[in-house]
Amino acid sequence: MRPFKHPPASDFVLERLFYALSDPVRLDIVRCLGRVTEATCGELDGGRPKSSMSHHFRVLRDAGLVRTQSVGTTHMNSLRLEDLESRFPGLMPMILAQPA
Amino acid sequence: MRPFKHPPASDFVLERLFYALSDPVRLDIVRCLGRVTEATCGELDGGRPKSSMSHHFRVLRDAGLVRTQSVGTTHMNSLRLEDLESRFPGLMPMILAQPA
DNA sequence: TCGGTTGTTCGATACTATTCGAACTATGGC
DNA sequence: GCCATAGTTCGAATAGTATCGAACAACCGA
Repeated sequence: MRPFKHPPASDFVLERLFYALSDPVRLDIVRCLGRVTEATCGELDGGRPKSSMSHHFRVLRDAGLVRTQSVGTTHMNSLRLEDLESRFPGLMPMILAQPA
Repeated sequence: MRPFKHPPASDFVLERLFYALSDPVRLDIVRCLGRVTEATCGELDGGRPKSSMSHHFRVLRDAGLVRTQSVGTTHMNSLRLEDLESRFPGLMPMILAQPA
């Protein structure tokens, strides 16, 4: 539960980003975070088991899409929009502009 | 070997695009096609077996990234840049702007 | 300190994808 | 027609991934 490791923007790999985004559950998390700016893991599970969500958040973190910080007993997640924009300009705006 | 089915742009699904792009071999094919505009399957295998390449081209076609046309005994491939830009503006320019 | 809440880790299972050889199909040239 | 070339399809082996329950860890409040 202690600090997660978030890769620096310089380590982002396009294939890994695409892989992380290729799962419907994870793409949904990203789109939600795009709307609400930040949210806990619990707020983003769609009734799914915690262990499943924990897995997906880890994939998103490892790819560099999401930053997670401990806040009390919860984990607050947000998109790493600035870092992502600096490495792959236009990617996140394109995704967040999509309707669904 | 006769005409392949290419999904209309309206059927493109973002997850499927990301999935297709999450494989290093396929992302490489896409980047090559971005440089040379069009190429046959044989010109893009990196010494890999034909059956493997055929698989990857099919994934790229099914996702809507690549169009394949029979030209003589060969299959000519090209990116569906206009269709992709109409559905997901900025995606392909971002990918093709990447160095590697 | 004892619960209660939040999320992680572990382990098992089921599914999906990648890879490649071998057999097959289609086309063009001789 | 026959052969060579370009790719596809099939089948099998391998590897990777998703999913979820159960056990665990961290934190807060009473």
